[in-house]
Parts: sequence; C-alpha cells; structure tokens
Amino acid sequence: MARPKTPILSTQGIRAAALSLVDRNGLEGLSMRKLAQELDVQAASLYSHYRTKEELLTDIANEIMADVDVSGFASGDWRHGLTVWARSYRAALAAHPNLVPVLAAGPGRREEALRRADAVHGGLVSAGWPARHATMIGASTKYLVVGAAINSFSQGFADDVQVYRDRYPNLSQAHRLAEHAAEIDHDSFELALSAFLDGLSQLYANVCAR
Amino acid sequence: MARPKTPILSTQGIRAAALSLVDRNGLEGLSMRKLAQELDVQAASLYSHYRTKEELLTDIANEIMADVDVSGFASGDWRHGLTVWARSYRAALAAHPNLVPVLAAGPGRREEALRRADAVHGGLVSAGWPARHATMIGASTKYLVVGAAINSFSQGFADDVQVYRDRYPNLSQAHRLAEHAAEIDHDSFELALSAFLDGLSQLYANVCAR
DNA sequence: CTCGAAACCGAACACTGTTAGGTTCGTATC
DNA sequence: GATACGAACCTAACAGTGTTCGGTTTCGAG
Repeated sequence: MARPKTPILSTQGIRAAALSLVDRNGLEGLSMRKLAQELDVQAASLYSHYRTKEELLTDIANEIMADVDVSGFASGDWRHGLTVWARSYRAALAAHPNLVPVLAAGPGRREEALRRADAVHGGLVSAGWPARHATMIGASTKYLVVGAAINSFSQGFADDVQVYRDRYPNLSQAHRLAEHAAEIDHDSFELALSAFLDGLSQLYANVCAR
Repeated sequence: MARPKTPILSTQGIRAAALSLVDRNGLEGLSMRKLAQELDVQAASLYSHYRTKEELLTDIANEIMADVDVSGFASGDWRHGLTVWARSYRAALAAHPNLVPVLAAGPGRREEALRRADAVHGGLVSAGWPARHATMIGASTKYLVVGAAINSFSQGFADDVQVYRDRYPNLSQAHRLAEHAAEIDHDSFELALSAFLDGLSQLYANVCAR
C-alpha cells in the first residue's frame, strides 16, 4: 500500500504499456489513469517516473525514431542515402499510425533527432550539394514522409464511399481505394519519392556542375 | 436571462470566434467555455448551434478549405493544374498554422473536399495519366502539402539551437534557420514541388508515350 | 543506525466536453 | 387573439482529464 519491496514501475515498462494502449485504442485512448490501471497502479504513481504526460509521449517518440536509418549516406551516394532514410523514416511512422500526430510534431530539440538531421545534412553537403540546398532537401524529404504518414493515419475517405459513387464519377472506383488503401499509400509514397529524387538529379546536374 | 430578443449567436459568429481563439492561443487554447466567454454567453448555449466541438472544428476546416483552387486543371495542362492546386492548398493551411492538425486529419467525407479531389483526379486523367497514376499523384501532392504544413506548424528546432552549435557542426548555422524559418519553409516547399513535378514529367514521357 | 530519497497511495483541484431541465421569446396555426 | 411549438439562452451537474499534495513504507548511503 506504500513503497513495494520490488519496484512495480519502470520507465521502460510505462513506455511499453502506453505505446500498446495507443496502438490498441488510439491516441485518445491513452490517459494517465487508464495507463496506471494497465500497470496495476494508481495514476499518481506514474509521476514518480515521468513528470508529465507530454514528457512520456516525447520519450516514446524518441524511442521509435531511434530506428530511423541514416547510414545510407556513408556510401557517398546522396540518392541512396535519401532513399534509405526516407523509407526507414516512413516505416517507423507507419508502425504506429495512432502516434503519428505526436511523432510528426516537433522532432527537434531531441538528441537523436539532431544527430540524424546532422547526418543527413552532412551527407548531402559532402556529396556536393550547397548547404542551403542540403537544408531544403532534408526538409522536403521530411515533408514527403510526414505527409504520407499523416495521410494514412487519417485514413482519408476509407469507408462508406459508395454514397458518393454516382455524384463524383471520377471517383467511381473509390471503394477499391478502401480495400487497397495500404497498397496505394505505399505505392504513392514510392512514386512521390522516386519522382522527387529524379527531379533532384536533374537539379544536381545544373547546380553542382563542374 | 433566457431567450434574448435578438439572437446573440450564429454559426458564422461561433466559427469566427473559435478560429480567432485558435489563431491567437493555439489549438489547446480553444475550449467550449473559453469560446462561450469570448461570445458573452454560457458554454451550454453553443450546443444549440453545434452538436459537438468536433463538428464545429470540421465546419471551420471546411470553410478554410473552400479557398483551395483546383481551377488550374481546366487548362488541360496537368502540371499547371497541380502547381496551382498545391500552392493554394499550402497557402490555406499556412494561413492558420495552429489548426493544421485538424485540417490535415481526414479531409475526406466532406462535400467540398470530395469535389476537389474529383477535379484533381479528373484533370489528371483527361491530361493522359492512367487512373491509377492519377490517384497516386493526387495523394503524393497532398503528402507534400500537408507535410510542409505540419512541419512549419511544429516549428522544428526554432529556438535555443545555439546549445547544439558545437556538438553538431553541420548544423552550425541552425540559428539562422530560426530567423528565416518561414523563408526556408517556403523555398523548401517550392523546391520539393518543382523537383517532384520534374520527376513526374519524365515519368509522363515514359508512361503516356504515344 | 539514522536519515533522506524513492516508490507507491488516497484525495483533491481545476479543467474539459457534454447533457438535463428550466425559462423566455419568436412564429406559425387554428 | 389564444395556443402551441421550437429556438435560444440559462444554471447545474456528470464523468473524465492532467496534475499536485501529503502521507506511508521501504531501500540504500553515510
């Protein structure tokens, strides 16, 4: 009823339970009390380990973002580096769709995030891009990844599209979108990425000409 | 103290006050009670005009999205159509950065949104793109726009970046990012858009060859 | 052995969205 | 012109939220 012989809670355990709760019940399904209940504990006890719910969430976000892979820039091939980065970034977001709003908001001022941003920027610069271009390319790629993740998070017009079938003839196959939503999402992302990279390659020839 | 001689509230007025509150104090600065106070009214009275806070928010989102311009597809030039659409879409989101999470979430199942989606899809198809490509291009463009908007919403590493200056040499000019954040955002978006469109043009030559 | 910090709990605070039930007013109908 | 109805407001409350305060027990360091 007070301090237990062996600790019940740990930051790891709290994070895991919270993430599982979000994955199962959505972001709004996570409250400190429900989380505590999940851990057989009283809500106030969580505040011995995290000072605030927000801190807990950003810590979880940190953990998830740790899997993002920027090693592709080591090859010196900027296009390969961007591809690897973008894909693993997207995969990390898509693995926890309910958390995307949190993951998308402010991935700055975090140790790991900054280290990765640095790797991306440095990789582009040493591949010959001017610093300003490197900044913009890094940002643009993030736009693509985050935009794709948000879009699949809020699943667009997934269900009951049949209603609109007659009214909007060019969307007549929209119900098939629902079935293959994930596939379309994936293909759209790959299309966007490759088109973007193709465009960058053209630009590279102009800007970094020797 | 009961029904006033002349009505105090109107859906328009509620929307305007709510939007102004969000613009000033952020999305979390909007509560039904604060909104009511802003309108010299009791919170419960709002529910005579909107059944729920969410309904109010999506109505506001609707209103904002009405400015998005898909007329560029009428020209038959798909690239022009996409450019006009993407720019006005982004402008609409950027005009109310605090509302971006709401605007980005689920722009489906709304009358106007569907009509616009139809215009985009139809414009692409009649320009010669296969239906599946048209779908993916529409989605991809949205990725770019929404990603850019979210990114500027959560202002990345805007302030107190000086801390990290030495530790991350390639980000040594990060404090300049803060100053020119808006400019960088804009330029990054334009870079992403033009690179993406350049890549699409290449693809168009391959896919829609005659 | 003592003492302070850590880890838990119960109860509370201020806030949230929303509902129920009441009062007054405008308007349409007989 | 009386009557009825619904719209527009109110007060009061409910259940739930994040968070804090004060208390108790237990661990670990000096």
